[in-house]
Amino acid sequence: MEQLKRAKIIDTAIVVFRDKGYAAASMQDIAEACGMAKGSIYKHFNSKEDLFTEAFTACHQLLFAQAEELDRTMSANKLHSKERLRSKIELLMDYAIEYHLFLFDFKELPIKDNERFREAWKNKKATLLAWQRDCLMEAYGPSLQRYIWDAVAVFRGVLTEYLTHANQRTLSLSMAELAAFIVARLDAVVTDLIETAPEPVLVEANAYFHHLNPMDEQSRQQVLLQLLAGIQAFIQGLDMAERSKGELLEVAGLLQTQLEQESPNSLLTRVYMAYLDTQPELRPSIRQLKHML
Amino acid sequence: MEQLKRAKIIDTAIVVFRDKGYAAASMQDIAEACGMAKGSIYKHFNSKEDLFTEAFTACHQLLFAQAEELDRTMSANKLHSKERLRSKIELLMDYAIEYHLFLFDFKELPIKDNERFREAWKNKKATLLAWQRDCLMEAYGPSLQRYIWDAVAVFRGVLTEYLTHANQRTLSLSMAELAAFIVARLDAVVTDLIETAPEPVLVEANAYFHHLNPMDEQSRQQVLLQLLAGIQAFIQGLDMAERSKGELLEVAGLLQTQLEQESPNSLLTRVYMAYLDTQPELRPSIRQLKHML
DNA sequence: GTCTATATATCGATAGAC
DNA sequence: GTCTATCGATATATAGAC
Repeated sequence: MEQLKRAKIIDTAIVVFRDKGYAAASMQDIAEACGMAKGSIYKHFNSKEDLFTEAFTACHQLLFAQAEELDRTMSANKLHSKERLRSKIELLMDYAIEYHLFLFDFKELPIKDNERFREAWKNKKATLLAWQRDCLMEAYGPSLQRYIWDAVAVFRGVLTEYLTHANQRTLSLSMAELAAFIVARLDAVVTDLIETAPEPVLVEANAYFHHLNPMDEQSRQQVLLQLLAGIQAFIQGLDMAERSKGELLEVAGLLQTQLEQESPNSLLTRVYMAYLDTQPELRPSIRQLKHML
Repeated sequence: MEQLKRAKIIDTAIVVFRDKGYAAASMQDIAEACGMAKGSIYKHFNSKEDLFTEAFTACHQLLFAQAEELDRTMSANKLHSKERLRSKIELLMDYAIEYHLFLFDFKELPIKDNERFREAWKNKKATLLAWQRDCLMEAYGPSLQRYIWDAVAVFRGVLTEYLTHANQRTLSLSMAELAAFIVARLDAVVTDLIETAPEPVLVEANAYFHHLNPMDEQSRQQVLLQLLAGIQAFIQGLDMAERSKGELLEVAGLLQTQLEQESPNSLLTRVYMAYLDTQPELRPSIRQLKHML
């Protein structure tokens, strides 16, 4: 009985949060929608943040339950792999249209620093990524292995963009047709990736484990140094006086020695970057570096 | 002198909003960052919402100014069309990394219903879409005409997804390299679209009309009325008391007469929609209507 | 015009009666 | 467990001295 009431509050909260957003939805609103008093909600949930987190989790569990069921029915029917992919995309789209607040990334969310919520969020995002990875791997086979995370990225991006249009009801297509269109575009990208064989941009560690665990200090340092190495190579290729170029490389080298240390001197790091920043061609890369620090 | 102080406040506000988000950034924070008292800010801006709107606008003007300058320098250098595209994407990426709060779509924003802000937002989104359309048309030529909005959608989606990774500090590529990667993927999609010649999903009116293009005012109204007609048919099919149904239809009729006018009464339109919104089955459709207005 | 001090409102959370 | 009533904190916005 108590569990039933809990579930009812969560179901109501999902709808209210979905329609008004986190900040605009007050506990008063949710209580009224439940036909209860605000104080009663707090007997079941310790805080608004907890309630949102649980609503968020419950909403995702619904999606994955549906996905598993779809998988079972399709295994029975022995559909073509591309048709299976299309069906799964359609499922994801239907879900995303109904609960898009919970699916897309949060930006302006007051509780994005809440420990428990972040945990739930990362968990769900990792599960979603893994599911999408499996869908694509199943559809395209092991030849996609090397580019799987780039393919997932392209797929996710394209899907999200079209869903935005669908959400604005500016599309006259059904989700089934739209899913087929997206699969066809994805085919082109995957074929091209495998044929032209460029260097992948995303690798396992980048795309995936970041959502399970925050990047550890060591791999973070490694990414920083890789970027700096790119900047140094870029300086080498610049068309300018050898002397100025030498100075830039010298400062870049100093910056490198700082970043290689366990705890770099913050002031010196900023000083070196400020100097490199005076070279207009380097500004974007330096800003990127700053962003990572 | 007064204009200078105003500009200083806006510049400061851009940084504070960018770093803390809208809700978490208080007027106190902005005032302190300006070295002024909170009350003084209100001599220049009537509200926090106004200030945010102006900061948002100023930030985008910066982007478009840079884009125009890039266009001029590149016209002088006579670069290859693909290289021009790559440069523009790189510019957009650099900007997006620095001000991504202002570039990506807002979801959880307390002022997303603010009239003036929505106006500014639509305006800037329309300008951005037009710019991206022009970039792609210039790069791929008139053979892309039929698929231009689908190409823009794929481009935007892929760009956003990779920028998310870049924002999470998990990429060691420079933006220049990333831009080149995206252009290569876009090439594959565009080539495939033109070769296989499927039916386009997005057409001019879909992709563009609701982002404030005065030329499309008429077709915008038409789509609105189409949606309303669908809602009226939906009400007819509802399983409920005839009397309530009649009332809903009556209000829907009133809404229709408003929307048929050249400049509908904003308040009345909202009042009618608010009433229809009380009927749970109509909520999704009413949300669509609100989106389109 | 700029500051200090304050009014006003909202909302999350809690206490206590039943 | 549910309700009513209220606290406490925060933040927008304003009033009034200088």
